[in-house]
Amino acid sequence: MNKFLKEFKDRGFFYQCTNENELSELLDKKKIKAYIGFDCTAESLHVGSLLQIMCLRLLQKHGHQPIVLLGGGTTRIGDPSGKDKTRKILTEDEIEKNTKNIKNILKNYLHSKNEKTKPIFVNNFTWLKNLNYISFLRNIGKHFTINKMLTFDSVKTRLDREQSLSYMEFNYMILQAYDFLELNQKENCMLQIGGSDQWGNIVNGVDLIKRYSNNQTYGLTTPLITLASGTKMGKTENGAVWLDKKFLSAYDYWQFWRNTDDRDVIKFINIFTDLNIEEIENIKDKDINELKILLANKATSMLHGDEDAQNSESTAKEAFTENSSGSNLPSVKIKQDNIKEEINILDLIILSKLESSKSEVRRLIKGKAIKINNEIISNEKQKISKDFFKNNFLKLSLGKKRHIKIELI
RNA sequence: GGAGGGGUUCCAGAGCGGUCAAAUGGGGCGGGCUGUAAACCCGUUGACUUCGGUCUUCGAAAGUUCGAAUCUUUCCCCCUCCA
Repeated sequence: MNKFLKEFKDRGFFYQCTNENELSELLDKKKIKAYIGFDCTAESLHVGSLLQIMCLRLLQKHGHQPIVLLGGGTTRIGDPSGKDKTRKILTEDEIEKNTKNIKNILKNYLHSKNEKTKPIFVNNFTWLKNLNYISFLRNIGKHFTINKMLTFDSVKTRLDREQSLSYMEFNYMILQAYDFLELNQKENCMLQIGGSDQWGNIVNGVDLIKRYSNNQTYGLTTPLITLASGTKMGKTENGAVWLDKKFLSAYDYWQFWRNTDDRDVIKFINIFTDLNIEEIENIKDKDINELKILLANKATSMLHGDEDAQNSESTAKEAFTENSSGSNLPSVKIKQDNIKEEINILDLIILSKLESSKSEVRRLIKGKAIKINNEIISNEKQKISKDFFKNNFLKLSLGKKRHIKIELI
């Protein structure tokens, strides 16, 4: 089997392929261009897309050239796959903004030094916006039968559940198929990769290209990553796990990986780090918590850089070691004026912005969750005077996982 | 266009004149056990509070009533069936 495909499989990226043997031969024979499309509905990318991104990196590693398709056009329509409701329609401005932001994140992950493997960024809005309805129907539409389209899961589930599917969304799969055709014609792109929910859309593209130009292209899908606990991956207390400093700090990102379920650790190391398979084989019996730290470091440094990964690790060490002074903890600055001689514990926590509701803080105090300098605060009327600050620093802990230091300025 | 069904707190989903800040489940949060895991157990889950209470919520607005998530009217939105 082709080396790329083999690694793709060994690492757990593989779900389905349109014609595996042929694709394997093709990949042996030459370096190709392959594309993955990214939806621009959200303002940024989150870990749900990371598997796809790792596919792009794997392509690069094996000398193939990834094409990143930003769905600036198709996002205007909305992919019905896996959705039980029509999504809200975004404004043009929002989509433009999202597209830019998402592109920047992807740039982070892909290296572009090598001319032959550097990513090609395209936005399907550039060609979709100019389509002429009549000629599109004549040239492209004639290759699709409604009979077939109705059998696709994305359509079928909607109809089965008697949920409405607008004509607009119904067209989505045709547009995605057309994207592939466009990339095949202009860039000689031979392969589309996507999540398993994209199978129908991808097959449509391969079919369309075959009918339209008689070219043979291929489709490859990745499995939906579920956690051992059975849920979809990618949530923390603050919501989605964003691949973006603006929405999720490096430390929180590191924590997300650090808290991986035992049963998922090896799987995640395979998928979400660049460690060689042989290396993974060697370390896989190490202490499970060591492995989690390794995973967290690798994943974080890939996105945020080595320094942030290192800092996150030391911050975590501080945070989870009892009686630490917390010098590495994230700090919140508070002006002297706010405190005067002393301040109520409730107000202090609100000022620190760790919580926004006093009721919530009261609840935490009742639950023995609030600590100052490692001492449990059990009275919500506790006054915090300047004596609590050592060298103008005070360590504040909410529960076991949230620790900060407050600095008086 | 006609006939029905529906919009409830993060989600699902009860409630159908006072005992409703609203059952139950999920999720979240906190505590316990541990390993910052899983499983399990317990508590909690609108805001503010001098802990007595006070204020704002059940699609939107107006109304009936001592009193409305619950009744009436209008409006907006969603779904199903028929044309």
